[in-house]
Amino acid sequence: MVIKYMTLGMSGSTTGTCLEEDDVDLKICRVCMDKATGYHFNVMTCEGCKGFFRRAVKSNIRYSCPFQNSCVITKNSRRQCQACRLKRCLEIGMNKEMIMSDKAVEERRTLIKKNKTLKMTPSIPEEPDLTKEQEKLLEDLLEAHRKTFDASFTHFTQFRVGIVYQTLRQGSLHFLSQYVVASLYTVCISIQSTHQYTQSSTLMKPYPVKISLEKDYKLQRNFSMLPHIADLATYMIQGTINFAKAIPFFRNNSLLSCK
Amino acid sequence: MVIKYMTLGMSGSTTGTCLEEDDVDLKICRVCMDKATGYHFNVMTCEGCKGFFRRAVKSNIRYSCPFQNSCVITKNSRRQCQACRLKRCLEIGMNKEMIMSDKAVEERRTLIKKNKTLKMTPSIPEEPDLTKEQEKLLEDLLEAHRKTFDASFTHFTQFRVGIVYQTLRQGSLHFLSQYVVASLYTVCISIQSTHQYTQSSTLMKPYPVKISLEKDYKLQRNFSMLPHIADLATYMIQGTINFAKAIPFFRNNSLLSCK
DNA sequence: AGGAGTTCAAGAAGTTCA
DNA sequence: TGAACTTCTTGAACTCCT
Ligand SMILES: [Zn+2]
Ligand SMILES: [Zn+2]
Ligand SMILES: [Zn+2]
Ligand SMILES: [Zn+2]
Repeated sequence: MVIKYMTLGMSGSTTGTCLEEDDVDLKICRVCMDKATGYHFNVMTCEGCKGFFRRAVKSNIRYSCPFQNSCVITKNSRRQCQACRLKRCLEIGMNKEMIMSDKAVEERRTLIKKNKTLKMTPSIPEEPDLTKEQEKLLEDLLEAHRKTFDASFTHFTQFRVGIVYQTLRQGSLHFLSQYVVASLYTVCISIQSTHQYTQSSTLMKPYPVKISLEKDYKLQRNFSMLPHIADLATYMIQGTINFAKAIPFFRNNSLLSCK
Repeated sequence: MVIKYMTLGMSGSTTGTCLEEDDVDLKICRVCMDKATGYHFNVMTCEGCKGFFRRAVKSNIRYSCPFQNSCVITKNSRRQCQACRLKRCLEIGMNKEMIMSDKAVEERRTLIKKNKTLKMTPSIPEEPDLTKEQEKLLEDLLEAHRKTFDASFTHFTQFRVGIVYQTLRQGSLHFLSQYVVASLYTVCISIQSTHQYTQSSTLMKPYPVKISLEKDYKLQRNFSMLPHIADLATYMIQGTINFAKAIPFFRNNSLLSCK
């Protein structure tokens, strides 16, 4: 940087070139004079001041200047006084409102995670060959499935969870619901193995380009859902029954005693 | 950085020395010539002078030189005269203000303690107050829950999944079962928000230290699971019924027509 | 391309303890 | 006292959505 300025001063002063100079001017951090990397929270700043501003505002800590509250902020001094650095950030117009809220950040992270999962493109199975009746039944089942378990599976989000923790003896740790954590873990594994399956299995052939009718797409998709629906139904029914059976109250009243 | 470049330009041009020398130069304690470990209170110093400066300033003791107030400070002599060592520290620019105030240190300690607590203990809800019968029922429910939904939720891993894909028109991508992906997505959200809830809610008080009996731990844990179990049971039963109702075959046979 | 957030190794405070 | 260690802070480089 030093060299660059000197060069400019020696060779460029008479010509009064504009673009270069303006660029250099515009590319200076309004907070600390370091090299700026663009507009951050509404002001041209460097990466350092960008990160500092976000952290300072989000942490919500009230800094206090150990000097006279009038520190000059430069590339080299900016680290010495957080209070004055933040003050300067605000003075030149950096906008708190442009920092994403925790909620917004959470949504963003979720979106990215979802997109990543979706990008892992699986292949498509063979086209099944069904009778009219079978196709109708298939439609019925899929429709029932859709009605019962909405696409975003919102039921799960509404589950309240318990807090399961271990004693201090067992490692000085308390834990969130083991159950929920375990289920996340397992669902993750499930999805990953499913990915592997659909991506590597020789049974899963790439979708034939020649098949392009809307109806064929739909049929294939529906058909592939059948095993899943069957598993889910089995699980739901058996789970309900088993749970009830395991409660002494129900056992004693022999409502379910047919074994 | 600027200073470094200038130094290089002035002294290094003739010798053509390399990085080694600069590094060594920069890594010398400006107070005592010992090996420096970085910038401390604004000046490149060794660990010894760093610690000495903090202690000397914080203790607020007025040292006095037993000699002529002009001791030469070196790695070996630095311990002989605290007065001249401190004087030298200040002369070369070590900054008192960069020593954290007692208040700041206290806040820092508190913060660290809090962080540690949060890390280890997501915090625990209030202890419920139950009758013997209620405790028994609680045990029954928990036991039933454990028997029905094993901890690792292995049922879910065994679900087969359908393949749902979009047309090439919609982005040249094929997709795995929307259902499974969505459920992962949603379970993730659920868990994350649960974390936030237990970490930030004022309703969740730190676990009282005085409660240390095994029984109390167990009771609290069990109690906290109740809402979750209730949700799960409701979901399972309603899900089964709704699914069946949504299938024309069952509807037509009016087995479930009691609405 | 622009500008949000994210990552993580390096830096610099304090803390420990022989 | 000071070597070794812990913890939080920085900011360059990077990812991701628009
Ligand atoms: Zn800056
Ligand atoms: Zn200041
Ligand atoms: Zn020293
Ligand atoms: Zn002296």
